Amino acid sequence: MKEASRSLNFIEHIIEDDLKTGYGKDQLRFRFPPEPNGYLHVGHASSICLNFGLGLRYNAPVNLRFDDTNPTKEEQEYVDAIKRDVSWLGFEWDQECYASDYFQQLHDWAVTLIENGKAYVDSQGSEAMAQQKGTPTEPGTNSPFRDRSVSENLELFEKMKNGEFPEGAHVLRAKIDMAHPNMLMRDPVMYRILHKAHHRTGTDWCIYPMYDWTHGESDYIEQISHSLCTLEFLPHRELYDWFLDQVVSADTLRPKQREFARRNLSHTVVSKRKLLQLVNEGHVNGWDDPRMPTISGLRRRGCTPEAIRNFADTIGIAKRENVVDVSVLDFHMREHLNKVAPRVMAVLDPVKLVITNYPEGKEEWLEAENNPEDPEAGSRTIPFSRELYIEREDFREEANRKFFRLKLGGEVRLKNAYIIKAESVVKDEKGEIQEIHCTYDDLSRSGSGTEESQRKVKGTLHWVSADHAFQAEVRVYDRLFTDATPDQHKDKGFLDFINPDSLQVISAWMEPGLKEAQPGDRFQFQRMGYFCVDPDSTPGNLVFNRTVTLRDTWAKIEQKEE
RNA sequence: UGGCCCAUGGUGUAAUUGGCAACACUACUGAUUUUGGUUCAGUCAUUCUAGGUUCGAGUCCUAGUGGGCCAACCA
Repeated sequence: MKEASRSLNFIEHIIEDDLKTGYGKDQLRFRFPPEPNGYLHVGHASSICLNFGLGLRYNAPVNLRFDDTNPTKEEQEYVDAIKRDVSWLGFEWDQECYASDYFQQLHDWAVTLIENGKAYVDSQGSEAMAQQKGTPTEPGTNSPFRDRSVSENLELFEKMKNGEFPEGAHVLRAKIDMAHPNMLMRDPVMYRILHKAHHRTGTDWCIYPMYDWTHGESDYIEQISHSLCTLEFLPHRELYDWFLDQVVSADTLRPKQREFARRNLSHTVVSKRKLLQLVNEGHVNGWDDPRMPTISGLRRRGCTPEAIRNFADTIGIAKRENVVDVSVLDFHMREHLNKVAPRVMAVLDPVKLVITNYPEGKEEWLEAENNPEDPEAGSRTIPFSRELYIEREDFREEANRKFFRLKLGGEVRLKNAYIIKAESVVKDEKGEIQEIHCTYDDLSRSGSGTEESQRKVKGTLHWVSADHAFQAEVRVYDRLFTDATPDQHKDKGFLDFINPDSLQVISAWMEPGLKEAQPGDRFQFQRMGYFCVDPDSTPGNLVFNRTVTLRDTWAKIEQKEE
């Protein structure tokens, strides 16, 4: 599919090196490890494309593993949404795994650690433990419970497991080094007591393993060769390796953790906490609101999986801080939609246009190309009549040379139809234009082959026939934030930058063929942008979401004039 | 005041591992166009700074500067 000449990212370099120094190609295995406590967003998409892309590149299996070790935050709803999103992106996982599947194994290994004097039960509160932890510049101090006997630790741990203690009474800690320069190595907690029902294991367990203890061991159980995560886990690598040292046997593959920088997108936030806040405080209408940078939001907005995958591919992966401009995502949406979206005509802000020399009551069905980029897309017919709607911004009583659209005394082509000339306007008492009266050249019909039809006129407008068009709701979305990096201001919170005009709901006029449109269908409204039928649509009441505008050179010219 | 990571056009990523700084986006020119879309051509860099090694440094070394991460019974 893609050219083989693409340069390698640093992760691929690592893998190539490993392949040269002993790894068998059949040993390669990856995983995507979401915590089911929220919806996936574009940042995750990068990680998904990285891991599954590696799987495709090396023909290696990729597991979908839910990191579900904290029953207080995780829910089945999120598991379902995550699976739907990964599938929608077009990837197939090898095994569907859950860290909770390994609770028994993890427990048994923990017992081994205790027996080997590598773990102990601490019976202090979290505050005392925090104090003993020290700081990045000062060493910590040992817990008074650090030297409990193996048998006492075993007994206590067993009782923790059996639910004989209240939450917070004890924890199991790895016995490493309270003076270690890496604070994560200062006797990290392996298990805490939680009397909570888990979405998969129910009430089987009263103790739940912590991330560090779980993740590497899960990778090991699944024989993941390369465990890729974001940069903030870099300091965890030492602990990841320490835990692995306790259980790995020589004849099995030892996973390695490598870290990359998470992708940040401009004009949005990509943090589950902040996204959850947007949802909970009603700034948007749910996780799949088309303004959300979630996969489900992008999908509902009309973005295609191809666009997201191409986006992820071109922004690449590296280790430095970054903010990718949304314009890159917009570009990929347009690039793909341009190839696949059928062209139709819809007038979003209508003004009536009357062709005074066109016979009253006459109607013509004109041929219109469905997609100039795709000859296979064929054509359709659209009705033309004496009274039409055109876009209000496409007409001015007077305008300078740069305005290619309709002005009094000026000519313009109606897309797929005739050349018309504006003659006069009818205004209401407020001076607002009610109707534009014009004449048409009946020899200029598009595709008729006449000399008149081949005349060059500067502007071409989209239109709908007033008698044949129908109205539909259009949700015009704009970016959710007015600032490129809303959550990186010292003095202001990200909510201060919410765009008050991120959603505008209007009623627009559609060409009649659109009545058949189904939720999820994507179109290009010619000269306006790409739109997608929203699932809120009902048979008699279609709703369209604006996915992205077309590039708008005119808007730039206009802006410069001001 | 400790440790670790990072630094290449406005943005993101490359550079055959020490050999003419490339690709994409954005912006701007121009051409084409029955979508001011698409397409095509072009323009936009003292590789953070200062030293050093070398015939040769974006790449290696040293120091500095700037940014990020690290003290949850979160992941």
